[in-house]
Amino acid sequence: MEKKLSRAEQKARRPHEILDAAFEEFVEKGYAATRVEDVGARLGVTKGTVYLYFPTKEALFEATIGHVSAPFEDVRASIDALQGSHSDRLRQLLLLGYDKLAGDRKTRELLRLQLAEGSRFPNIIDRHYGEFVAPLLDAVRALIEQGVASGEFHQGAAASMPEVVISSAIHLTIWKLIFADRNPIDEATFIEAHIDLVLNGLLARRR
Amino acid sequence: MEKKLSRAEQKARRPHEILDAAFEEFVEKGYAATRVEDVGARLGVTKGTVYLYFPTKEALFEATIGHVSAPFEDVRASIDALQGSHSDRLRQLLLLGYDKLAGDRKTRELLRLQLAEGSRFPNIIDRHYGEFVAPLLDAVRALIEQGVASGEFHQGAAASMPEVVISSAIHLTIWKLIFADRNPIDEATFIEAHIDLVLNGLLARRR
DNA sequence: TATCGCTGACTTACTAGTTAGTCAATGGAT
DNA sequence: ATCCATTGACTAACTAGTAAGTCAGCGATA
Repeated sequence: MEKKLSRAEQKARRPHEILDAAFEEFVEKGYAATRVEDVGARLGVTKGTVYLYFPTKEALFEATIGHVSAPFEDVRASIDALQGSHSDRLRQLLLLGYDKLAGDRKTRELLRLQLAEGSRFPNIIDRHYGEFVAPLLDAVRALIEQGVASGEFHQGAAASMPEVVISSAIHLTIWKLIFADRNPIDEATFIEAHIDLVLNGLLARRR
Repeated sequence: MEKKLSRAEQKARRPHEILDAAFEEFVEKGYAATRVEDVGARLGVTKGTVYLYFPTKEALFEATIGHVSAPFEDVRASIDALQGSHSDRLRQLLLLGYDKLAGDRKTRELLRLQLAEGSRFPNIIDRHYGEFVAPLLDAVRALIEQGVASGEFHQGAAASMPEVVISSAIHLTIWKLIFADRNPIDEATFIEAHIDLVLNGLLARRR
């Protein structure tokens, strides 16, 4: 039990603690229904303390979104490091996507907050698009174009629209957000089916 | 200008008018931030009038969700009426899905409300699953199974997971909800790419 | 004129944001 | 090592504003 934190240490931790608590509250109640006092209460601290670190509830919300969006910077590097045939790399890319998006509760709930509050906080949408969505789509597009150039992938409409290749990962994320544990899906089977569909399609192969 | 409505006619219309107005307000502001007074104001009527028809704000919200979910009953019939090869019918089914889900603003915004408020109104989720999601998935699954049985579709993991076949429609819907008109997608190309991917996959066909 | 859909002022309850005051940690002096 | 003046993170009680829900009365309709 390390109840012994110096003042400086405690002060340095506060903003992080507050943002973590705020994220949980905003996820659970939404922006409007969240009370700043309840955010503080999660830390055993009063509303006044929260207002020492964040000037308004809006600023707290935007900082909270930035706080959980931060750990995305490594995704781009992971994508460039993939090895193997284009099919292999695409498979790995999709698995990575499931891990970071559908598999990570914080990322999932971030998507919920974007949908729920995005129209009132447009800048969180724009930031997320520039920092996460656009680079990811560019990486998928580049990978598919390489596969087409090498002859491994066929030249079809799907090759120019990377969204349709990754969209099942979005679907699973939304499913988990809406149904939580009420209508669970077998995720391993789902992911396998997705990869099978992306690579092979539905039509029987002629020989 | 038909300002001449009898009292009985006006009274019969009121609940519908209120629900239409409430839907717009809830979509724009979310449940918590919506003011009952503003719902009334859309009709040029005061808060008191709204409370003559709905006992609480919560009841108004649940009735609003039920109001916009209502017109789904015909979807099932449309699916059963499809004609042609299994590929043709699947294509028509997907086009129908885009039309009813991504293409219809009310349905799209209903999805947003489910995501945003579902955790505080669980029954709207359960109703929607039973009345819309489950029947749709069953129809897609049945169609794919018939295609596999006939030899037109190959027997793969995707055949048992109808979600991965329709998920691009969900993706486009989410995209439109989040980015509205800031990052528009060419929808015709998107849908074409989706159908191409579902039928052919990415791998080049051997000859 | 009797009815009744509607009004709008009112009550009640709640919350964002403020600020004067508290007290425990700190660190220099002895 | 001990004392103690100072700091500053935090609190608690406050203001000001807002919104849900109520109801006595109004006035157009039939």
